[in-house]
Amino acid sequence: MPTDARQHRRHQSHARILDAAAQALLRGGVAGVGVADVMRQAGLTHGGFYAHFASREALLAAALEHAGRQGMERIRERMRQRMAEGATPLRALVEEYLSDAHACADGAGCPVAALASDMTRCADPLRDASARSVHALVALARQALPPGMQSGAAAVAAALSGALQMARVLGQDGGGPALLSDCRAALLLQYEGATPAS
Amino acid sequence: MPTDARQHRRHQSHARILDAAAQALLRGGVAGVGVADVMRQAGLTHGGFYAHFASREALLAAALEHAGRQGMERIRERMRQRMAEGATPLRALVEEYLSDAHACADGAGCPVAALASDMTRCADPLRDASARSVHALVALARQALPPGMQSGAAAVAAALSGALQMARVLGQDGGGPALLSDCRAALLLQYEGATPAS
DNA sequence: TGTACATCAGTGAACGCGCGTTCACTGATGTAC
DNA sequence: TGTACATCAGTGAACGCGCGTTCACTGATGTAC
Repeated sequence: MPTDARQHRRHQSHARILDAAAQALLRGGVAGVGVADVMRQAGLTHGGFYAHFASREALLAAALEHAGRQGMERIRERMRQRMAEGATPLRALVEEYLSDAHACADGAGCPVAALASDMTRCADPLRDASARSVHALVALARQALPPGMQSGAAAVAAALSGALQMARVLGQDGGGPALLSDCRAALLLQYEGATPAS
Repeated sequence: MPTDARQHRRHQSHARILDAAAQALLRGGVAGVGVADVMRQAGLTHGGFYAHFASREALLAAALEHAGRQGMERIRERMRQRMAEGATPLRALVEEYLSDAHACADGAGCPVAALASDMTRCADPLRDASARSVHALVALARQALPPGMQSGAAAVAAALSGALQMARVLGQDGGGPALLSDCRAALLLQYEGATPAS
């Protein structure tokens, strides 16, 4: 029977592997997750991997789930900060999600924006986690929209994710920040009739 | 000096390889393009590949460029059809881009939606072609928007691409079509104050 | 308390497969005389 | 017109590398007596 200390150590290793994998996934997509790399990042050697996960595929599924929960939670938390400073829920969402910081977030941030085209192609266990992330993003938009406008939730979620991706493609020096700024303004204008602060 | 017939044959092979690669790229992303597969699809064997392209990387750049032109042209053409049937430019764009057929298009369709997260990560020659595709999509939205609303072009382009991706993640039976329908309605309502036909 | 043994998380060498790339060769097509 | 030669698009075997996966082993930690 394993003892508490051993279980604890094992559990900590598991968590480090999962964190490293989620980060690699957000940074490099499905193809960017290598077993050896992830284990090195977690401070271990590759051989021990299969004591923690049945396969690379199983790791990917767990990492996507993890990245989904973590990414959404982080966005919600930062929205709360902005709302505490007086922003409406929608403004908080739009200005947080479409912030330059989120566009530059490497190995963190919204998994839908980071992985949407990968999600389109992957097999069942990954698809389920992907769909949950998409639903979570739509739900976030629905909660943030003013009463009576909730039917626009899917369109807002789509615009957020799409805009972040496009800004990342254009890059810091290729018009990314300008595109984000345009999108923030358009979304706030449409749903609140207001112009953004920044 | 190569003769016309030889040049012609060579050029046709080149075109078949490029077509096959663009299709594989849209279908499977950057990781889904294999030299041997593409050559087989083009009716050739893998060994001859390097007489046509310097490397897989060079093929990817050319294929992305090709997919970009081809995909955008196809959308513009179908928009013209819809406009000939009486649709406004924006309605034509929204209902064509967010059609169930486009969501199901396998190996065809808009490269931004198909490859956005891949585009985010790839190196210089691919990034240039990626950025051109993004700009083309924004330009398409700008042309389709009613006069005076062109500042919303980036947001519309982002919503289109994002919605198509999200619908593909949810899948045919997981709410994809419903999400597309929601997004069509929201976009038309916002920019034309109208409800969609379908 | 101390000693012998059991457990087990983690190590690192090795295997096998897929895939991009190379290269000597083939055979059909065109040119020279 | 017919024959010998040159060209070159395409073939297919082989190479090397990266990476997921396996496995015999290690060494630290805990248990039995």
